[in-house]
Amino acid sequence: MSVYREIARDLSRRIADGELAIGATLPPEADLAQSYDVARGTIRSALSALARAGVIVSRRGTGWVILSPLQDHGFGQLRSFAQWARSRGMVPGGRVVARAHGPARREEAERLRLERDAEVLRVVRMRSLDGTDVMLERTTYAPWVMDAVEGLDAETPSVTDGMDQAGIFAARTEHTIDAVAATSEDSRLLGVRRSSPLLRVLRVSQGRDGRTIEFADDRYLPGTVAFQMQSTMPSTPLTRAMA
Amino acid sequence: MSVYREIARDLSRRIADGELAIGATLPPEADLAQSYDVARGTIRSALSALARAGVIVSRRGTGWVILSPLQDHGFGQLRSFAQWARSRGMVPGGRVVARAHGPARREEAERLRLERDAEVLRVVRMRSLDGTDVMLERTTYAPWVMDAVEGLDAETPSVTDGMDQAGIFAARTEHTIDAVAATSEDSRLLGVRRSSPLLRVLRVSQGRDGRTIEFADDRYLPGTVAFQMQSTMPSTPLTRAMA
DNA sequence: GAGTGGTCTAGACCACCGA
DNA sequence: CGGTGGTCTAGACCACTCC
Repeated sequence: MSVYREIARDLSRRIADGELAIGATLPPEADLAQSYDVARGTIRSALSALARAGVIVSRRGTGWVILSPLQDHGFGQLRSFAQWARSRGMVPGGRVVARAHGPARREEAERLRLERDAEVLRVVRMRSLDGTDVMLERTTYAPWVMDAVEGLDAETPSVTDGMDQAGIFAARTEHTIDAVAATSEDSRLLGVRRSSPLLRVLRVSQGRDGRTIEFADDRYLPGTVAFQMQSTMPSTPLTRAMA
Repeated sequence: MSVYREIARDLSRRIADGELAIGATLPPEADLAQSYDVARGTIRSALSALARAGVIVSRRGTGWVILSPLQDHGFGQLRSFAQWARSRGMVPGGRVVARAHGPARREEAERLRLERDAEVLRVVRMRSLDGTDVMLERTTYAPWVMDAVEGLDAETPSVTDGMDQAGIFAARTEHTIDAVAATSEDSRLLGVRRSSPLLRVLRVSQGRDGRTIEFADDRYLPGTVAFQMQSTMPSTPLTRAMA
């Protein structure tokens, strides 16, 4: 573990413990550097990490103000349904409802950045938390990951874990969130009335090499799941604090 | 403008122009430092800013991979309804539907971190884009900002701008997003059928000094508005889990 | 082994804030 | 004015990836 992360964690703990109160100001960077016996740049790396997490903000000329204790993983850290569920102490489940190959439709081709008519894999999964169905996931996979997906157990609780093992990681995911009325298929599978409200998340993931991995349409039952996130407004230094 | 920001902007432009292609690797940091004639730390500040924006990711031992051109403001930069609307070329509007004082209810007191029964101000506003009503906003303001809010024009398109002028800025905002069915009041004001789906965003904002400013329940008509955001997964320096 | 990013040091100067 | 964070330099060593 790097030094600046340990310092960030320590400061975070001291805030959570109440030793450093919300609304109070942290000691000056120079003092922190001295008390942790590191260079000021290392302190700034730690502070930047906390600022990015929304724990503190800085004011030039004044100091670092404590805003909140460290949140548990919000949407920004969202990696997969299963990991998110586990981080909240729930047991994720999943089963494949349908699976089929076919040529990419226009929207799929655009979002996956593929040629029109390229062969893609479509999978519909029902996802559950603690045994209760909460989300219907319709995913379209790019050709280069089809094999890895088809090798997965139909009931695997975590598709992402399985793909990790195949060396496929999402480095970046774009989310678009809105609300939709349940279609008749949605209502049948999720067990709600037609037209009842669902929270929809459209996802597009890219791997570390920039290639698109998948495009998904996730529909959540309301009341079971809510997304949390936070934005820290201006004044957070855009930079890491490398000195 | 600082040097690293100019470099970040320049790299961003070169990516948007296609000079640096998606999926390609940036020149090594040492080379960039030499070509921009700055220290490596300055280059890293620029790269970190781009990484935070989801434009690039790094792989130790390999290099910086280009993932996407710079997005225009997503949810992470979301500051206010009006600013968000304007950034998309739309004209924001707003009118006060109801306004009343009263003692804080339990949920309000908790979220605003106030004493129970503290006097708060509640305002219901209808927000519009290009003249069309799209969102119903129910806000509860903390006592210390009530005066500033009451001084605002009932039809001001941007509440945030008005509060800025009063010296009240949100340094951090927490968002919780889900889908709900329209209540009868919602349906009457928004002109939709009862129980039709609405996208709900619960917001809590804090000022630079850590005090809570407001707590809001925003309900959007679906189809008019969607939230976009992106998460950059692991390996972005300084993002990593600390707890 | 060579090349990459990740971390850290020890300085320096500047812009901004409040007394 | 003195103290704060914001930026920048010029080094150094390490961990990782790929050949």
